[in-house]
Order: sequence, then C-alpha cells, then structure tokens
Amino acid sequence: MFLGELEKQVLQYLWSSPNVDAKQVHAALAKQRDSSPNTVQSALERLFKKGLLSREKQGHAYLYRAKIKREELIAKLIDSVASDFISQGENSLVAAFSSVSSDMDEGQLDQLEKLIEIQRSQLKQSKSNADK
Amino acid sequence: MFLGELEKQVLQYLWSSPNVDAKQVHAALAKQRDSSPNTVQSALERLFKKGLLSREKQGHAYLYRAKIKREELIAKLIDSVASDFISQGENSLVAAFSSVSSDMDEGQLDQLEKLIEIQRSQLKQSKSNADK
DNA sequence: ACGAAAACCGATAAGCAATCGGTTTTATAA
DNA sequence: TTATAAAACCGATTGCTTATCGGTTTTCGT
Repeated sequence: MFLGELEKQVLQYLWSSPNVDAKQVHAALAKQRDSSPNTVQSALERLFKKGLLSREKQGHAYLYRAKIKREELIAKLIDSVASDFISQGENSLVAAFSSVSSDMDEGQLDQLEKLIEIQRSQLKQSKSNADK
Repeated sequence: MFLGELEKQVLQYLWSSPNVDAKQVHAALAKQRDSSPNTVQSALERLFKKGLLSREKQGHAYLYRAKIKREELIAKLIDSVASDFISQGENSLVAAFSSVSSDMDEGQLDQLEKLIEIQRSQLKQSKSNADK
C-alpha cells in the first residue's frame, strides 16, 4: 500500500477533524499546500476507493471520516514493508521489531516494555470479557 | 524509499550470496522471474545508485554486495513509513511499535520481551567496551 | 591491439499520484 | 416541479519511478 503526499495530509487532517466535507478539507490544507478544491476532492475519492475512508451524504456534500485509526494504519504500513523481506513462518511483526530494536537505547527499551505490559493487560481484559 | 519487485529480489539474493556479478544474479533469479540479463543489470545499477549496494571490479565484471543488512533495511523502511505519521518529539520507532503491538498475542509479546532483553545485554556489552 | 565480455545509454512501456477543467448529478428553495 | 447552485464525478495531462531491453561503448585479458 502506497500513499501519496496529499493523501497523507488528508488522512492526518481527518484524524484530527472527522466528518468534514471536501471544502473543509481543502480549506484546512490551504496552510500547507496550494491545491485546487478539485485536487483535494480527487484525493478524497482515491482514499475512499482504497477503503481508507468512509463517507455519508449530508446535503450536497459527502462528509468523510477515516475508516482506520492512525495506529492501525501505521501497523499496516509496517507490516506491508516488512513482510516483503520476511519469509513465511517468521512472524513478520516480531521480526520487524527485531530489525528496529537495534536502533534503540535503554530508555526506549524501557518505554517499549511498558507498552508490552499495557498490551498484556488489555489482552487479559478482552479475554475475561469473552469468558462473559 | 521505495523498492520495486525486481530490486527486492536482487537484494534478497545478495544477502544470501554476497559478492556476485550480474550474470550470477541473473542466473539465480531465473527460477523466480524471466528477465533479460540487461534488466537485472539495470536493477543492480539502480540499487547501486541508491546506495544500497557496493561493488568492486573483478576482471570484466563488478561484484556486488548489499551495503546494508536485511534487518537494517527493514528498520529503515519502517522508520520511513512510520515517521510520515508521527509528529516531531514522539519517538517514531517506539511509537511505531505501539501501533503494531495491538495486533500481537501473548506469545508474540513474550518473544518481544525476550528480544528486548537481548538488546539490553548488547547495549551493556558495547558500553563496557567503550569504557575500555 | 583485438575480441569477447560486461557496463552503460537511451528509448519505451506501464503504473500511479497529483493536477484541474469541464460535465453531470443532486439537493434544495422558489 | 423545476431552476440553479453546489458538489461529485470524469477524463486528460503531467511527472515520477520501475521494468524492460536493444544497441553502443568501454574495458580487460590474451
């Protein structure tokens, strides 16, 4: 999955302001880039076709929302670039991590361990919910 | 940074067999893809220009080697896709992992924690070396 | 210095994002 | 209900990048 520059900016904006129409997106992006309203429209349509946005008509215009959370998208992107180099069987997410970890210092490793703990407790949580 | 399909295959092969010339790369890739020798040449040149390969003349031909380890490349790719969505100040690698961790199960989290330990001991190692 | 081998150049095709003008569709207000 | 303004949609164009190779130039060894 590849995203162009404008598409990324659109997504960023939609995460911060969900349910906006093309006009509003264009207005918001005016500070960063000088594209015509139609160009922004096209990017929204492209993202919609790619399944990254949902939309709902409101009067004349569609209101767009990101269909995926920022973190989920990043995870997907990571998986897509990493899995090209990771063979079947290897777990690509863990393997990807082992690729990255060599650039980390102690503080970062600490943070990471905290994240793991958080993740563990969330798993416990959803497990007990599943058990009713 | 974006790599095409042939470029990825070339890199993969060079990791498994460093110091080979274009002819050998072409021969090796014949099983996976039906490209002319010149096409493979071009891919090698492109990768060389991108700084991903080094080479050294041996007789008529250059022998190519990957300039970067597989893990390092994956780490770079991850950083490049993730940093687009991560603001200054956030540490993008750790943030990227927080994005990925929600897709992980307990076993993966365990593996991950082991990797962190390994990484920690390597840091200690290089630290004591630095202290002479 | 000759000839074969390999590198390099240039042209072409294909795919995709960005661009935006122009046309069609559509929601509302008269 | 129909006119009209707003927005969606379509199509063409540009620019960038990989893949593709044929053909030419360079280069090394004999």
